[in-house]
Amino acid sequence: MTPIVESFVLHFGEMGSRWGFNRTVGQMYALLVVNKEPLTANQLAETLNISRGNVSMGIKELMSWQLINTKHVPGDRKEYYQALGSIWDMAIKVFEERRKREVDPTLTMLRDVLLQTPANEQEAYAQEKLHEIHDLLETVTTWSKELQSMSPEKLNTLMKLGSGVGKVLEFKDKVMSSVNSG
Amino acid sequence: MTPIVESFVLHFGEMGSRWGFNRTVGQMYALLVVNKEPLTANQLAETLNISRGNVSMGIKELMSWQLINTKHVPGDRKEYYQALGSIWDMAIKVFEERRKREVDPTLTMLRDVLLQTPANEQEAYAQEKLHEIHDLLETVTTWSKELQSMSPEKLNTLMKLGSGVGKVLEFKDKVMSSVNSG
DNA sequence: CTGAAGTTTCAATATTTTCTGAAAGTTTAA
DNA sequence: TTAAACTTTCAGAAAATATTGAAACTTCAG
Repeated sequence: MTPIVESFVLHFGEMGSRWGFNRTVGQMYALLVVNKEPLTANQLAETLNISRGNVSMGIKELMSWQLINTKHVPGDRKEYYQALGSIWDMAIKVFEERRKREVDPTLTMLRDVLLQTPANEQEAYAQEKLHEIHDLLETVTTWSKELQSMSPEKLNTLMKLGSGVGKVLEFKDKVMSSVNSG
Repeated sequence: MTPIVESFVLHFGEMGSRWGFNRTVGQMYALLVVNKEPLTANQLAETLNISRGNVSMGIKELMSWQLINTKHVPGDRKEYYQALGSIWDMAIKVFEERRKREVDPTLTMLRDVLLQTPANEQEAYAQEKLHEIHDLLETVTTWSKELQSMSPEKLNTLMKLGSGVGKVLEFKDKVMSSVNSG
């Protein structure tokens, strides 16, 4: 590993735990991202100085995140792995996967709890709060799903617009209301 | 704890680790959110069956996330704790804090690495990828900061608009270009 | 079939993180 | 001051998580 690659790989390993996967999975992913050529499981193990078994589990994990692909080289029995398409694709995958793991279970739980009848004043207050949390999470989830279905270019336009989006919204409201009233 | 509160608290404890804090911190926070009245550290420890020391550390953590407030009751020496303002405020705080912990350090590292001169073909490819990641993270960071500065109502309008925002963007482009050319 | 080349599994071990509780620290009323 | 009421700290114990490596499994060419 060259120094540039090494610092990236090590950093990604450390951050890994914050991003929802462990150190070695983070390192493996980082290495695959910056390598033009796909790598074998053994190459990963050797380069990162981790056991072959650990690599096997890490691959399973990255596959479940749909962040890597297998690639077969004709005449070679080994499996080669490479990071998914573009950086945007990867970001969207990570975002989506985290939503599934971090938000969806909570939404399910909240829906269940909100079906129950509050037994007293205190529970009524609690349920009110849970209702607010539920609505917020649902709005955010729906929104993020819709954003994900937009093309990267459009998303980019939207983001670059930044808070200017507020202006556009006001503008739209004005036009809409003048159309409605006129 | 009533059953409704208990299931919420336990769930939040389990999810806690995915949200960036540990089980007991998650439980403490959940309990404070659904309690109208502020609670003392001892009440938290007793209700959740955890040690007083653990509560003290958890409070420190929640304070650093700016998710709870202290409240003083006149004539009482104990400190009372309560969850911050609205659910929106809390969501924005969590989002912001996570960005600081999960994205900012990576951006810093990427900036450093991008200053270096690639030593060979392979490093050039790696740097190219790192550049893409950097730009993406920067765009997202800037955007999320700008969104945070918008009022909850406006944010809500924007989210409820969903992917319809694409339509509004097209519309804006059309108007802009006709203004420019006309 | 057979065995070489490769992959996965999982019990045991190592590492990291969390939690406890006693001791030290702080604040305040008298 | 003093001491009671309360909070924080932190070393060690407990729990959770990650890692290894040897054995089991799979696949395929001959």
